[in-house]
Amino acid sequence: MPKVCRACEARHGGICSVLTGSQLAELNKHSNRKSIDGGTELVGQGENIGTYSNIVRGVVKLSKMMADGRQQIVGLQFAPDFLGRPFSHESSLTAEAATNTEVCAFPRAVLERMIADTPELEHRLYDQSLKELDEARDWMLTLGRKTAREKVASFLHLIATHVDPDAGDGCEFELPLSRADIADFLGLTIETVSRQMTKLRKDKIILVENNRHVIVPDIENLNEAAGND
Amino acid sequence: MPKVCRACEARHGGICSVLTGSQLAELNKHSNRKSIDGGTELVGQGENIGTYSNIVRGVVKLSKMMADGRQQIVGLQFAPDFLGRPFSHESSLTAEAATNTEVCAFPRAVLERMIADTPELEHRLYDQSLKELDEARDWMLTLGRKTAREKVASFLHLIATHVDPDAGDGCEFELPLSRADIADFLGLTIETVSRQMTKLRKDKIILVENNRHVIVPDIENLNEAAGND
DNA sequence: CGAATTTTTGACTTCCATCAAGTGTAGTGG
DNA sequence: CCACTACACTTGATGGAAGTCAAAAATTCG
Repeated sequence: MPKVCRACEARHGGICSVLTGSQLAELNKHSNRKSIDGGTELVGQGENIGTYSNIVRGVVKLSKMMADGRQQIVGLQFAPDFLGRPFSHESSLTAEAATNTEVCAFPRAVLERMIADTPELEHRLYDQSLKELDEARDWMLTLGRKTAREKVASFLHLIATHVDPDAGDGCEFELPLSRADIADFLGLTIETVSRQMTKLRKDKIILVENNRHVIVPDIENLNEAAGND
Repeated sequence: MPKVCRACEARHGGICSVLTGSQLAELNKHSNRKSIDGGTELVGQGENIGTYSNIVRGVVKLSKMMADGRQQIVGLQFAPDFLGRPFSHESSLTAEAATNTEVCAFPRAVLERMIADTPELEHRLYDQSLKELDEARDWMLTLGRKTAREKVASFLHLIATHVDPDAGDGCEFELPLSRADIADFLGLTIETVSRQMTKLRKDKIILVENNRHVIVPDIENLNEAAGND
């Protein structure tokens, strides 16, 4: 097994976990680790897709933009997620690093060949896409039917559960997104996000330090504010 | 090949198109055709999933409901789509027939066994889930960032392109959803949907007869009203 | 036909967007 | 170290798009 893979997150929870040693070596021969600053675009909407990646560290936002500039974030991906849309050569969305990010990139052709003769790999990818579909549909409920307050609480709850999946009742984290990004994720404006954060703060549901650092004393209160039964 | 399969839509565009004759026969032995009236629930949110189905005729809506009754339709499925969430034994959403519908149902275990030793079948299912994911993300942009007018136009455009994929500039169809369902799909109220339909009618973008029958003289005008490019 | 349901229309309200200052919070260089 | 700028975020005042409540009109169905 290649030594870069040994401590790699994708080797554990990611798609590489289903590959054999020789497949890992083969993929590794063509793969390429990159560090990416927050704000950098990885793939543009409508662009040709030449490479797929695994997210090794950081958070990537997937977004769609309308002709007049209105924007919607349609998904967040965390390490060790696979990044790409197999079997489509043109991207229907933009992928941009939200935080400083590290990815492991490999050419499309190499992976697609490997998919073709490794059912377990395709199964693993299918599994991720089903997970993403569940998440997208959950978010559709949030976008379509929740109030601004519930939307902001839902976002904080999402981050809280992703950063620290097995926390007890309380938890604490850095927001990976700016207010502008949060607004684009929730279908709101920056101002509304800010106002609702302030209200949640006043209601003691969260504590905020330095704008980006959030403390949740009781995750169940946050879940309730998010409108989840 | 079983004779019910011969003229079946699922045998052509659906998942059955990748099965061999003997696999079709095997699946058919356990499968069960059903006619379902519009409005009937197929699977409930939180219910155990015992069967998967192919939609042979009609339209099925997938929806999520909050504890206080707020509802969001998160997807529409048309024949010959596959209906089900493989590898999860509990449904996170409700599936309900929108129109009178015909499905071909088979036990979960039979299909899962067949998936396990037929990579082509899993590939076909993966492909549908990628398509659904693309659609869900398109819809997130609609829900989060479009105006009521654009939402209603987007919905009409969606139905128009599904009912008659290769129409020229004009087309004509029956709406498979009531105003209440359209509202739940668009994250609006019934009244707002109705008002926007009236406005689109006054702007000559659509003609409506008997509430459900819609004529689109020029699909490009509708596409523009939907805010697409 | 008449009852029930769905859809439309109207009057009014509310929530969130918009516009506009104001308040931090880095980062730079004198 | 302190101006100075640049940027991100917050707060306030106002307006408008969509929601709510209520009733009328159209359509479906027994």
